[in-house]
Amino acid sequence: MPDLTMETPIRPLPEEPTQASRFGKARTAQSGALLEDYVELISDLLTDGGEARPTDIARRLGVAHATAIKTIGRLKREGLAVAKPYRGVFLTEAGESLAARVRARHRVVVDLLLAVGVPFEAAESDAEGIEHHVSDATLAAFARYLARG
Amino acid sequence: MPDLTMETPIRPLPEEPTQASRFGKARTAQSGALLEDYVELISDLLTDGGEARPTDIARRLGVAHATAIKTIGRLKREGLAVAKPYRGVFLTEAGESLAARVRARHRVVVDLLLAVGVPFEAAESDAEGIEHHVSDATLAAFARYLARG
DNA sequence: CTCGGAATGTAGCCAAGGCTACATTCTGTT
DNA sequence: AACAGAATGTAGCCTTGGCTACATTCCGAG
Repeated sequence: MPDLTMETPIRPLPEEPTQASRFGKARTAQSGALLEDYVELISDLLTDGGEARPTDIARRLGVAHATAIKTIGRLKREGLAVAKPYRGVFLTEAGESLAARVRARHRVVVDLLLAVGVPFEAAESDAEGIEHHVSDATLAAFARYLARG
Repeated sequence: MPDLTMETPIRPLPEEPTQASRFGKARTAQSGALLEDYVELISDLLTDGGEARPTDIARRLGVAHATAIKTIGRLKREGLAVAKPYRGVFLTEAGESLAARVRARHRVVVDLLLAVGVPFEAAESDAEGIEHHVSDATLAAFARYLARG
């Protein structure tokens, strides 16, 4: 599991074991995607509602509550979240900062899609999957493109 | 497992069980990604080399040969490939047509990335992950954008 | 023709992410 | 205060996609 708690860029992945092709990269990057989604969502729920309850998280992600709770456990293990039984979920410093970076990236991806003419619905929907595969170089290019207008 | 053998668009996914949000969609789409990669690669190997051997596939995908062989088994179960022991892998009609669609989509995604200023290396690399999350609507928008120049 | 190394295949293990079923705790209404 | 129903948590199972270790088959040099 990549160490998602790092600062700086959004993709703090450890080196690929060897010369694994670009396929391997895409696959490895996939690992952190779920955690990123959870952290982003929890941050959203906390911001506009004050609390993040497992049931809400599960409903929003379209999974069973048990699945959400299990993943929240992983979040805790990874040092991204804290939660006492029956008391809701909160983010650590690391979790907050990851959430911020994920959110920023999400916005750039959606804006880029819209800018090239993707319909709003599709842009929002596809961005959710795409964003986890956007490298820093690509993200920077997107930002430049948007800045140019 | 989505039925990847269908014709028409590139995303022949069965309906989501309920109102699962866009997160769920992204997750579900993920299922077929690996098979798409395999089929695309096998098609490539067959085209410029005449044969697709498990070891080559494994090396190109950066996985152990056992993993490749296991996945080839899935390809067979899904009706996308055929293979007799020690005789290499071949694609069925369905496999070929999926490969063609995947390849076409890959090209559009890479071209779009390049068009907005993503460096070549990053474009090729990120496209591998991104392409599996590009809906038909988004793909069409990409094509339009590229056509406009 | 045979024999050794490479390729292929099999078995069994692991973690992630999903589920259902069941147990426990909380909480809002009476 | 008590209880019913909702929320939360636990247990156990499944599939995917990885891996290593071992077994088998193929094939090219001698």
